[in-house]
Amino acid sequence: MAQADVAEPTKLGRRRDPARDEVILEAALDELVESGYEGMTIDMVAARAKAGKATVYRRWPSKADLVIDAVACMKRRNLDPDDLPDTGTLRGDLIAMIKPPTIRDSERKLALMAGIASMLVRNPELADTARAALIEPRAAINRVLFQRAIDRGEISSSVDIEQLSIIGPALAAYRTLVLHQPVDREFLIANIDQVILPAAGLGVRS
Amino acid sequence: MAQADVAEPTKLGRRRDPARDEVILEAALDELVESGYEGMTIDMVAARAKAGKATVYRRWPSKADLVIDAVACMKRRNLDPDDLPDTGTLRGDLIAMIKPPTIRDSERKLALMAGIASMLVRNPELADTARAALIEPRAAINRVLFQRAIDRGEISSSVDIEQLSIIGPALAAYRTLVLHQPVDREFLIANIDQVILPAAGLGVRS
DNA sequence: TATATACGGAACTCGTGAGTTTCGGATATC
DNA sequence: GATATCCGAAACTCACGAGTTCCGTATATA
Repeated sequence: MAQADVAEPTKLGRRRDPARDEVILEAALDELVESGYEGMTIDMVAARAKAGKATVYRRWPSKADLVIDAVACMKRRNLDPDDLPDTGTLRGDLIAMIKPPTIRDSERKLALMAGIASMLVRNPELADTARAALIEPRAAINRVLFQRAIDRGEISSSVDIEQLSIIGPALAAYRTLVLHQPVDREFLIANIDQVILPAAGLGVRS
Repeated sequence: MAQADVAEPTKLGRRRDPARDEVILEAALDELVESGYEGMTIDMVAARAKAGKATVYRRWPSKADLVIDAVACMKRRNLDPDDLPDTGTLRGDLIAMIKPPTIRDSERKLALMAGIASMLVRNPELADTARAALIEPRAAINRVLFQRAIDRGEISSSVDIEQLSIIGPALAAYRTLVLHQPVDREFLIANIDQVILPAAGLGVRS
């Protein structure tokens, strides 16, 4: 979608190093997380990547294209929904997803979403990319967990999996971005026990 | 917090018209909703308010101060938590809150939040103002509704009111800003029946 | 009516960031 | 070793927006 590239030449010369792409995209992501779309400058991205500004523009035609590629490359970091630990219970599976690396990754994603939020309305391609790279992978994991619970007869097959899959991400995003409070283990467990499981029909009567 | 103002002079002249403040703040809000913080320009605000740029700067010392005042003035639009219709049941109270004007107001608030999202990290005063003017009033309403349900013995007094009050706003914000899907009556009722009421201990077993 | 002030509008300064160009040096291909 | 290409760095152009100043006009007070 971005890379301005060319037909294979017949001969000669030093080749463009694809590894630099990764470094630059990573620098762009750091800038987006720290400063947001409008706060990020190409000069700062280049400096952080120890690259020249011209090198950046040799690889992406504009700032918008660089940002789209940077957001898109977050997709590779997600774990495979077909390869999740199975604890035997829905609650166990949900709790098993709470790990410090996962929380940190989630915080980074949310800061990134906040940084590009005002662009999402005006740049549909960026909006689609962000959903595909940041939102959908986590929802896919939740869908698998809830489908398992249905398959093993733990919860009713009439629940709305799509709705259930979204509760956790929505509460975490709201707490971080709007309330500006930390998303820690305690908060996540409270969400599971007091909101998600009751919504799945596994109420723990008090 | 913003208004750059003065001691009372001894005599003379045309007075500054306070009604123009409202027009300018409203224009600023419209711009924030449509274009976000960085997309909004003082020229566009002035033009929309049919005012001169100098008039804007006569009343607010900077763009940041104007924006803070604009966000803050949204607080006046909220209905009083002490003056809510009482339908006699929690579900009835929650459903009664679903009205087209309320939905439209909520959409406007969310678009405003998206527009200033990237600023919230870097401008704590704006962040506090936004929470007080946009988030807290709605949470206050929900707290009243859940407290009533506790008082009438409809739900357990051991529920976490703060957590319950946040579920609705969080799901609506996520659906609008992240998923980019419409928040309509059907969606809100599904949230109430399948998430909020179960979390309150009022499960409707299927 | 005289005067001080606020007004809308326009011209202005000034800083900043996107995108371009240039250049000396490094490096892989031939 | 000759050459074509990529590199980092820096200087450059250009557009745009924040904030200021000025001016002719309108209006409320005295």
